[in-house]
Amino acid sequence: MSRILLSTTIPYVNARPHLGFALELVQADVLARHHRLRGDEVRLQTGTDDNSLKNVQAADAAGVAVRELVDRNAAEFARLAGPLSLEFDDFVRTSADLRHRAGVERLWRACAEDLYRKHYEGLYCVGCEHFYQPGEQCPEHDAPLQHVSEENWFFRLSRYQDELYELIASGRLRIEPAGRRNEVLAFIAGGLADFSVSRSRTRARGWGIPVPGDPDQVIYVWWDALGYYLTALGYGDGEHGRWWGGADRRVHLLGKGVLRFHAVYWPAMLLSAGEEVPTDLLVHDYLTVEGRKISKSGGAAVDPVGLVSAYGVDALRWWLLRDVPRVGDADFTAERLVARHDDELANGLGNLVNRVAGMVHRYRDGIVPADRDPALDGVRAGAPDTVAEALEAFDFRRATGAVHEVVEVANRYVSQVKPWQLAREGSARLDPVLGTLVETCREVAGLLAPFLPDAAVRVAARCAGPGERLPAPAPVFPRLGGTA
RNA sequence: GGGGCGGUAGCUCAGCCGGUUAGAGCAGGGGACUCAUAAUCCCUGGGUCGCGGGUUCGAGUCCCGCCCGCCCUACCA
Repeated sequence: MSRILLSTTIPYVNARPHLGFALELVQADVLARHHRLRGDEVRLQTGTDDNSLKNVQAADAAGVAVRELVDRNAAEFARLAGPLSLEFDDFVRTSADLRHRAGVERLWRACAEDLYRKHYEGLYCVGCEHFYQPGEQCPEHDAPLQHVSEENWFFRLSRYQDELYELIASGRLRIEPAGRRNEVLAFIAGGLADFSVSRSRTRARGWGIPVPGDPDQVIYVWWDALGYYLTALGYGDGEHGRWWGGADRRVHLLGKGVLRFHAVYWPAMLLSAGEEVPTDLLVHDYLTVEGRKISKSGGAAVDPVGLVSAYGVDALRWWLLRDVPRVGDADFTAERLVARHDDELANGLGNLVNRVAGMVHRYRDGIVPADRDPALDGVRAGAPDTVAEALEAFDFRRATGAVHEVVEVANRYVSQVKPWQLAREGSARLDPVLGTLVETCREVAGLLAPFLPDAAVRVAARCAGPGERLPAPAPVFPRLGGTA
């Protein structure tokens, strides 16, 4: 048994949650449930990045107070847990949690010897909070660039270059998939420059956490947001040891767009503060919707809660886990979601459970026989290991595929042994066949638990033990599409 | 401009250190069965493995160049 700390990134809350973030939440939830079921000590944390300037801009655009917009949207993210059947242990809001602010301040002080003030000058686009080179124009905003000249705090990232490289190259900090690790190594090898970790209070619009001892500066939002991994654990009070340094695995899930912050800046900050670095960074790619990029500020966006009410949480989770490749963006369409659900859950697993129940009722008055047939022993024994291996490799497709494989083998088995024929012949083989099928369905329910917790409960409810009475047959997964 | 990752059957994708006739699922076509949610099971896959060269006895699988998509990154006017 080991102690595992799992975390998602915290999204900024300038808009309501979209499907893309649901992917990360569900992946994290699956890993957490998987490890809990194996007896590991697990903690899964998520939250929201309230202090991003984007939130201020969104509030301006909407004509509401920042506090109001942030509170409202953050609540939407927290509420995702219900519809998506997520089970997280903690939800941190960077603007509302006292422990967060205290922790960020402490982290700042812990890194004090790597922080220094430097004068900085540049052309700044307020729209995207980014500096540009002279002569450049912001590709996204028409507004003229502002000349900014101010003194900021900088972090001495440069001195950690070799240590970071070694950490990642050696695998002590594992980055998955491997392509992402290479990307980071190439970046580090290219040389690391110190980066700015504060901005003037005015430029930050007074929103954010002030630099300790320098109230005219606000801590850079990335410093703030990354700190959440530590602050949620009680870093501000020095109570984080059990779950940070004390964990066997510190696993961050993140999207490809924020890889550098997690693979370079964050570990460097931790080294500076004298803390352990993460053990695993699991990087996912993005979702598109009907071929279009998902964006918070317009364009295609799909509401995960809406999808759940339309298709159910099992169908949505199954699609996210089953259809999204380990590498590469995946395109979401309702058609694909329905197809996966109907083919594998309704016609595959649901029908299996239902036909087995039907036969037990028809031939054995609903009482589950106690006899066994070893025919399915092979797949059944192999599936848990395959699932564990696949999840270790961050391959949700292969993991769910292993579960589905058991269903397919069981369905094939039914048509091979033809229980209806055995019944007609009054064969003694009928009992072991039916007993084994019911038992296999129960095992599938168990295998399914980390992926589709709701469905797992429903399936389990239809599988009684030997000698017990089975509920009357009824579809566990009603088809979503029309008749095939 | 540099770097990375993709480009494999209609669709979604597997193919590790190069090696027998290039695979799976879905869709499509044919058949069987009847326990079941018009479900299940069996049979059916001749695709220039993006393009062009090269290395090799032999290359989706390695090397070079190019094209397309995506990502990261860059003081080139």
